Amino acid sequence: MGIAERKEREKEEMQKLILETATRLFIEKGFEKTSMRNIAEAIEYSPGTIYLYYKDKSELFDAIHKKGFEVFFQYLSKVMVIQEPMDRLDQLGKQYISFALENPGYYDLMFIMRAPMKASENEEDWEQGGRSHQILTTTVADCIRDGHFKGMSPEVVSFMIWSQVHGICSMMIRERMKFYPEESREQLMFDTKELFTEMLRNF
Amino acid sequence: MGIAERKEREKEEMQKLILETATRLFIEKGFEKTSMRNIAEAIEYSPGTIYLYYKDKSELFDAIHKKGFEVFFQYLSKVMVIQEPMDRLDQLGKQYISFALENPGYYDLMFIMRAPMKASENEEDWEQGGRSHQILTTTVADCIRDGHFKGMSPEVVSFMIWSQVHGICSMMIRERMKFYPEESREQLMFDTKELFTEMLRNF
DNA sequence: ATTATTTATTGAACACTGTTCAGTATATTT
DNA sequence: AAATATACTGAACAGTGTTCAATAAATAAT
Repeated sequence: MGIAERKEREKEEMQKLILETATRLFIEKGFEKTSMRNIAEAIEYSPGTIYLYYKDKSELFDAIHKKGFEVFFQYLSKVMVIQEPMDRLDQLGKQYISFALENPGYYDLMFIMRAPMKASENEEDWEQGGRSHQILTTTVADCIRDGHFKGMSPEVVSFMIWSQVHGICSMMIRERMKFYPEESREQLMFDTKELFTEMLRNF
Repeated sequence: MGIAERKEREKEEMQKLILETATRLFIEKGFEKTSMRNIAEAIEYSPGTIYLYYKDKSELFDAIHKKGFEVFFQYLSKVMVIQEPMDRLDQLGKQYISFALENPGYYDLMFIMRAPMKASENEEDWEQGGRSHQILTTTVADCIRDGHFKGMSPEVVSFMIWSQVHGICSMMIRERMKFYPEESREQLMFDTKELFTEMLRNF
């Protein structure tokens, strides 16, 4: 009978509705400032209903976190068509910063925000994150095979690159760029990435 | 008469007691998870009393923020005795990371945490922060005078360096170093700074 | 078509949060 | 000793995440 399937569908749609609404609100107002009651009100259901679809607020956090990494991976994976490793690395940085600027809510949630008490340590949930990380490490490995980064530890090089772009993005997102005029901040971010890559090339 | 002075003294001591207790709790449990009632309980006064000494929680945030920058400035200013600019820059990075590792609570509050709603935009409050920033910019300027960073914008170079160390520290503090074994994380942070400085020297 | 059963939803309740303020207790001055 | 000024309290308000008995709706059985 089709009733069970329809119910299944309705359940999924409800879950999706909650997730999309929660994501929108989290991105608009931030995770902490979005209450379960706010989400309930937005979907026109009572607060208790959300708990029938998501165990608690941190499960909602996890779901958004996961979705964010899917989008993130799409940004990064675009560079895989680039053959020359150093060029690929450069574009990887550009894509990273673009993701952060175009999805600041996701970026904050994924890379800056302190995860709520019982955020999933589930290995599987980090799969997409691990894949993104792998794009970086393999690209660095390719650069080394091409004769770059002579005598340097691949691990340290990877971490340095990652820290660099993360530093740039988190400064912007958490508003620690007050020393620089607002209208030139985004440009400064890309210029910095450019300069950094230029330095990397000469090694 | 001495009564007014004694009262003044008592008032200052109470303010200090609140600030120290709040700082301890914020560093122990985090800003969001420390309630005004928690602080009140710790000092064995009623919640209302705190509001006689600090307008609200964000004024408490400001006070700790300010104190943090004083400590931070002390860390950084130690390098000013180093004559050679590139050496000074290198030690500046080391001091920066040391501050973050030895005062993670302060670091989080100062450089990562989203300031509560009405955090002071007071220019004067940023004085210490500005002075710390100046240590970096003048050191970079000195490096340029010594022939380093040829053809590069001092602004971009400064921002790159700052982003690099901030990236390293915030990754650690906000627990995004899960890809690296715990016991070697601190070493990786310093190794990365080392490698970065080494690259800078060759320009 | 009516009744029984399962499923979905509600909203009050609990323990917490930051903040305010009338009332009380203490200390100082008269 | 009485009057005044200062310091402190703790109940109250509106908010938070979360739970759960009661209710409503949908489906299955008769």
